[in-house]
Amino acid sequence: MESQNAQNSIERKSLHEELADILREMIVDCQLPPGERINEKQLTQQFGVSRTPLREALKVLSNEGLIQLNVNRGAIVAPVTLSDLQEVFPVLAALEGVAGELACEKITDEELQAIRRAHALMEKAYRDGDLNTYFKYNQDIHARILAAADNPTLNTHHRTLYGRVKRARFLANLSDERWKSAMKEHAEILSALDARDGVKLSAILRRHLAGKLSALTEALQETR
Amino acid sequence: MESQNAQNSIERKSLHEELADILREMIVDCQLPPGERINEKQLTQQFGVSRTPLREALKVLSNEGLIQLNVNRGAIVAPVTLSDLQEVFPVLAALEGVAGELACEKITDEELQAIRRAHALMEKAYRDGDLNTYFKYNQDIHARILAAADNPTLNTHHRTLYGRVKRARFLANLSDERWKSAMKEHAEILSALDARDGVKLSAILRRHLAGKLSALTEALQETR
DNA sequence: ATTTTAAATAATGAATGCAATTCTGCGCGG
DNA sequence: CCGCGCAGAATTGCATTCATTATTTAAAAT
Repeated sequence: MESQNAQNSIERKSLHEELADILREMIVDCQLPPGERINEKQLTQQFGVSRTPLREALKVLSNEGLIQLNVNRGAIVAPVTLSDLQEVFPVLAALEGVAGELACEKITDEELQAIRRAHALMEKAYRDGDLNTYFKYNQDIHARILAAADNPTLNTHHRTLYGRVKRARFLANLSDERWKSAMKEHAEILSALDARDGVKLSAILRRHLAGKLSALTEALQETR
Repeated sequence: MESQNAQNSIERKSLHEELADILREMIVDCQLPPGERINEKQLTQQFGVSRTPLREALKVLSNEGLIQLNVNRGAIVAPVTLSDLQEVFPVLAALEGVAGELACEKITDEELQAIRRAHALMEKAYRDGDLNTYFKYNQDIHARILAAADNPTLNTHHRTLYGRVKRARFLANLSDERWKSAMKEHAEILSALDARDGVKLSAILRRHLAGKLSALTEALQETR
């Protein structure tokens, strides 16, 4: 599942970096829900650190768009708005698109095999109607394509942007028809990968993400 | 020329943000050359601030890939390596590609007119053999396409990545033939914009950036 | 003379302190 | 009843201080 982030004790991590990692995950998982006030003192006590490294981490997260810093007024977890999603998705799609192209050039048989396995498990989850498991393997596949592209910069930017929209899945549930067409698209993704057809894969991925966005848009406007 | 960054006293900027802006510019302009050691004390004296906000700014710049932080060993301005360029350019191309698509949907006649003017000035600089002016208007055009795309997230990510590769222009000089074909591509860019043909513009821009990269690669390998 | 080791010096990482701003709650007046 | 103002508390932004880790310098040993 997790493939990047492989720096095992060769180089230490500074405190602010660890804090940023922890907070990033908490935000993306909605443990810190969008809009939530961030209290420095509370967090320093929770993590047993002083304010300095925590604040450094907050600056970084703000730069990534995960929190909003207001001078003299503290920080809040960045809200997830529809316009936010509409802003981020096209960029994310472009990144996944190029990831697909690069992946087709570079992917190894082992990596492809791993994706096939994840795809099979995802299909099973779909048949079982197990949304969480589906989501897990879905994300896994996308992460593996990114990893196969073997471009740390691409990976980093993708992760940042994905962090901003991943939280949207808590806001609206997937319609049956959207789920179905997503599965269909994933079948195409796999076959394009199989054929190492980068142009095709890129196009599918971009369409796939556009589909995700319009499904989210629709769902969010309904709940409003 | 400068279009973004318009926050006039409505919301103050914190010190670390100002410092990050200043340092970012210094790095991108090679006033702080790649590989240069960053001495905190010296910078605090230079800017008349304490270490705290400076260090916050450094964390942010590190997150952007403009400097390298080594725990307990300070920071250096990130070097510009060939592999760095090869890593960044495909991502940059993808972003400019989607910027082109969005720009074709949204661009106003005024914005297009401004690009035409910049294009004309760039052509003049080309005929005059004035590389600096050429570079200025070239960058201006790309910035205007980004601005026309009207997507702050896209803009931010593009700026970050561009900051990492802009410095490469100090490393290798443009060959005549590359310059010529870049001009040709720019003519195509303008005509695609004119026709509001997003798909075409996207393709040209991606090819344009790929051309830039291969020219840089070639030039850098020669000087090596 | 070259390498090793030890002391001193400098630089960084993180905690603490202080001033300034914002938030809160309560009394007062309209 | 609601808005207004003000004192106190809380919170933040930045500076300073302390502790730890690198780096340099110089002496000692081979």
